[in-house]
Amino acid sequence: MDNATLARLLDETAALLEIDSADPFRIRSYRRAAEAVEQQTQPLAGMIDDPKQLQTIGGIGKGMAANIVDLVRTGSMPLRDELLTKYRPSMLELLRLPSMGPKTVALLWSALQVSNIDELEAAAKAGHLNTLPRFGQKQVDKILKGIEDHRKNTGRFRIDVAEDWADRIAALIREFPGVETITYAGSLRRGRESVGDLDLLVTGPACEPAVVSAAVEHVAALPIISQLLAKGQNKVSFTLRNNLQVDVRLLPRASYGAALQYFTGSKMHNVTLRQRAIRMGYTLSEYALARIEPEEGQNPIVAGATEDEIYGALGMQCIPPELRENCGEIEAAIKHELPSLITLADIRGDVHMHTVATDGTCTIREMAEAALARGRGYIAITDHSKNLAMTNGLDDARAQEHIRAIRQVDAEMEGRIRVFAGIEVDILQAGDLDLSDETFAQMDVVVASVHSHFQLPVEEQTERILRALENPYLQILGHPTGRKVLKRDAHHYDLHTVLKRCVELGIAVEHNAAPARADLSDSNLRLAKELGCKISVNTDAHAVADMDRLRFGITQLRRAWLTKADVLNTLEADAFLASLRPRP
DNA sequence: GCCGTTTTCGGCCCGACTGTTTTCAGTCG
Repeated sequence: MDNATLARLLDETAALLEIDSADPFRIRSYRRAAEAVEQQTQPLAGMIDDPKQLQTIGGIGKGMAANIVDLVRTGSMPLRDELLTKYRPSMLELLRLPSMGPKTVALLWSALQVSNIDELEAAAKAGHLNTLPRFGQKQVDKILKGIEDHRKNTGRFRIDVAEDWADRIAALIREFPGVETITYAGSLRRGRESVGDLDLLVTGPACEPAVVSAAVEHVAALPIISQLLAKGQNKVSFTLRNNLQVDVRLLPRASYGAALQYFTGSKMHNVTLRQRAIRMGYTLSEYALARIEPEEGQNPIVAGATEDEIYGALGMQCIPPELRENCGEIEAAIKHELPSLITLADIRGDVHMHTVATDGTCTIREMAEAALARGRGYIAITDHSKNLAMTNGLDDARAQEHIRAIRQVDAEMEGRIRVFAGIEVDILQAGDLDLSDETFAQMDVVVASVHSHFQLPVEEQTERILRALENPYLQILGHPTGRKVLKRDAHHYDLHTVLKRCVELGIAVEHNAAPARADLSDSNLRLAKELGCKISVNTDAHAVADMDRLRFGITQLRRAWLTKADVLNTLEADAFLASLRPRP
């Protein structure tokens, strides 16, 4: 059983406990444990013979360790089994509907034996819901609308898509006079690969309490709104036509930092931070950090205008948003030991991209110029080899011709940017690398990617990859820490084994900067770092514009606590080539 | 169920909005 499954089962148990009206603190323990499990880089299933080892993880004590042992051994645990005799697993899906919380789900079950979405819809349409306490027609309509939306769109939004929408909304809000600053908070600011909703924080003279209502009205009337969900004194919530939910908050300058801190989250990060505040005699809210018991004539407000101020008053470094996941960043910030995270400006080269020779849409020269314009010092053109036939992959003859064309452009650029010749070969498709040694020998950079085009057992896929790694020309393993394999095809090969072999052979692993649809790669990146892998972040650009997504890749590296020193292509061109695996 | 600068019990984060209330429970972030 992998960590993601363990985490899901613990989280489900928490939800069932909620429906069961259990002790809220016990529920929180299960939630905390689920998050802790998800963030582990080592598979917990391998630790069950030594529960003491499990207990070294924060949030996992004696009881939770026993639960994990049970889950791994039997696939379930006593508490979960007991809850499932009282409730149905499908009720967890109900919790995802808007305005449906544990109390309502429990009520629906006890009063109407409603346990899933279809039954809920039927009950609503039959008018049964109106017989329940606190259920008016408005509530029923809301639920029916919620069901409809849920069926239309259940997923999260990719970070680049979400950011696009945020930009458009921000531009509309900015038309209102007196709006000065708009910041994206929430998971978008933390750089999650996917976000569930948008949190926009707005400030400026128009947001001061005396005048804010006009600005609120402006936001609530934006033409982009599909459905207005809520409108308060300084908050507007709405959905877009694509069902993306947007929360806009308009705040005075004085509390902007506190609000930004608060709405950036994550939730668990905030909880831990507030616990610290209380121990120090403060209380932290979205309005300010304040003294709990101010002395006579003392201003209770300690900080609020900036995040720096707030973290500073709590005796710690200001924590970069990407790290705020309650996985050790608070302890590190207290000791002033936060790493100096990698930034976009640290990246010197991009060594995975395609041209019109295979499935790209731009020429070598266009890619070189575009990379130069973005401040890169070198690139590698790595078109596909012939086994990826649908991309018009290169055979030996075309590959060699392509190398000559690349050398030509390199010369034309006159040293303003270096253009290296490379190739991307597909390990699983080939089972081996499919060009001649002679061709490989002429390449500057050889990237091998794991495209899982067909379904093989985990063992066999892993075996094939390990075999391919033995090819002495292979220098960078593409896609091992990105989504392509690890989320959609989560179990298609044994990452741990493959990464370890890469370290032994000196093969770097690639973090693909293309924004993914899922949200798993930071723990795999941490694993790669822990194992001592060399890491290269590349855009896999198929067009000039794709190069801009490097910043999304950097965000993921930051989430994994990586520094400049952890990433190979922060080096200058010569040093980069020298640090690749030496070839025969 | 976890945890410890008040340590092995007694705590555990905070506020806004909605709907259906005639004083608040539930949901949400």
